[in-house]
Amino acid sequence: MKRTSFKNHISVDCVIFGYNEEENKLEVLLIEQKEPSQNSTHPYVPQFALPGDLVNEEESLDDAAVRVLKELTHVEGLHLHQFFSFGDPLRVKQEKDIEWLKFYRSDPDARVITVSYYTLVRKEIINPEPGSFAKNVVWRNIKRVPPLAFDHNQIVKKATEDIRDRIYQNHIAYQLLPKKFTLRQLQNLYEVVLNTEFDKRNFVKRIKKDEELIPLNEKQKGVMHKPAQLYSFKMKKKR
Amino acid sequence: MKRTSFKNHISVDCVIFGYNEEENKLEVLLIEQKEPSQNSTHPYVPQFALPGDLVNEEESLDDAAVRVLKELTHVEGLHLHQFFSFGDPLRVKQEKDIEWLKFYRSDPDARVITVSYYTLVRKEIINPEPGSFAKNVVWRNIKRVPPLAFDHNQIVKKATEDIRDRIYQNHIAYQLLPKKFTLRQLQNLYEVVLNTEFDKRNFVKRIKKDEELIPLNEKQKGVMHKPAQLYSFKMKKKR
DNA sequence: TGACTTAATGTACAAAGTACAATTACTCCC
DNA sequence: GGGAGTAATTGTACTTTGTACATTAAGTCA
Repeated sequence: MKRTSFKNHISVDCVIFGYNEEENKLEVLLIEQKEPSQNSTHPYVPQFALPGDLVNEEESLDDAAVRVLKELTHVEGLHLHQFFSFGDPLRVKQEKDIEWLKFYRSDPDARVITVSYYTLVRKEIINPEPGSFAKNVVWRNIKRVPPLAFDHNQIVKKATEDIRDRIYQNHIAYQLLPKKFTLRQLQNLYEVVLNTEFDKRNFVKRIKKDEELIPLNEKQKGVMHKPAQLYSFKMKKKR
Repeated sequence: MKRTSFKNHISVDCVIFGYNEEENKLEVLLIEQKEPSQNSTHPYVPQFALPGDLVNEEESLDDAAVRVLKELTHVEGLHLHQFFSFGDPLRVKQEKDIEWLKFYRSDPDARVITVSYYTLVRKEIINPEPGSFAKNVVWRNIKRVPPLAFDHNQIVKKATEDIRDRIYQNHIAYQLLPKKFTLRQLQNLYEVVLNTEFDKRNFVKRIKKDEELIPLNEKQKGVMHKPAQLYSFKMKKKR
């Protein structure tokens, strides 16, 4: 009755989108791998990768995602959203990744299935610092993501699609803008996430259905043009 | 550098929604577990469960879902859609499931992470027959799903939510109605999936944007009222 | 005070959503 | 053949939403 059963490694990978308001760019947080060793048979080229690592025994997937992100980047306190699992048997079998696996995994030939998470965050509220096998942490514009380790480019792509599909349900602006913001800031955010442009007047009409905006008794200061009205959010509306 | 690494079992679980047109019901396909053994220490109560089992070495998750469904129910040829992964460390540790695990799993204490799939299908086009550790296969109305093994009730719930969120994008009617159908049949389908009711006139207006309907030179026959116009689908529109 | 820059604002039109009821075409039964 | 029963068919008025589009206003700076 009992079949031979194979066991696998489970990992989590985190796609952290950082909103860079100054430059109105959407960036993704990557780690740069540490060189595994000096005397390797193959010359090893460190790669960029998503923060991700194996799940521990007795640890839920959600908890693992939070822990792994913290270990590799010292970033914590984010709400990570699970969106897809990748399990191609060959996803950790590519030549480019083998040296790294040999050095960092006790069982480098093991299959690894990964459960992926994403979140969107105001870039400046986190201060990533490399940890564990991350030599460095870097932000990269989502329009120019470099080649990544394993199947991580595919993961980033799927996360981006998913977040765009859900933007109007997710009230993402709530956590991505400062407490007081102008309508232009709100519009910039939506435009960069959706990679598009809107008409100002029409944008406000639409957005007011989803987000409850409160005009404040305060205006923008120090700009060399007509200062804009500041707003804050009331609450998240449900659909 | 290398951390102790734990390995896990990976399984797939399939939520097969069957559309029962006669009775306008939406049902879910369950297996009834075989009794593991006669001389068990605990009296074992067979449970209902989703069709699901461990993923094989060298097998993609998608392939595993297809294979497992076939082994347990002899159902094949369906397109399964991955929707979520469940990895609570305690999901296979409940008392009710332990006897079964002892008998069917070479490592019954192992943690099992499951990747879940769903699909919607016209109930009558498949003819489930039990296989492997399924003693029986049964359909159950999604409004009255019995207590299931492991965390399968939670999986069904999440699948139902997901399918409702996506119904207008998925063109599900295309595969769930016969080639020639009436507008009433189309409306019944949407109503049962969304568990709601629509106004006839308004429903047609709305649906014609998503589904391209072709009126045929044919009418319903053998009904004791005004016979309805038959339609077929042209193509799936993209959004 | 004038030049510069971006904010603020409204209207007409088109498209989509919604509420609502009378007539029609078939079958069955007498 | 006629009447009863049943569900199909059909349209309109109203509201809401989407969209295209350009002028005036309130600051800063030199």
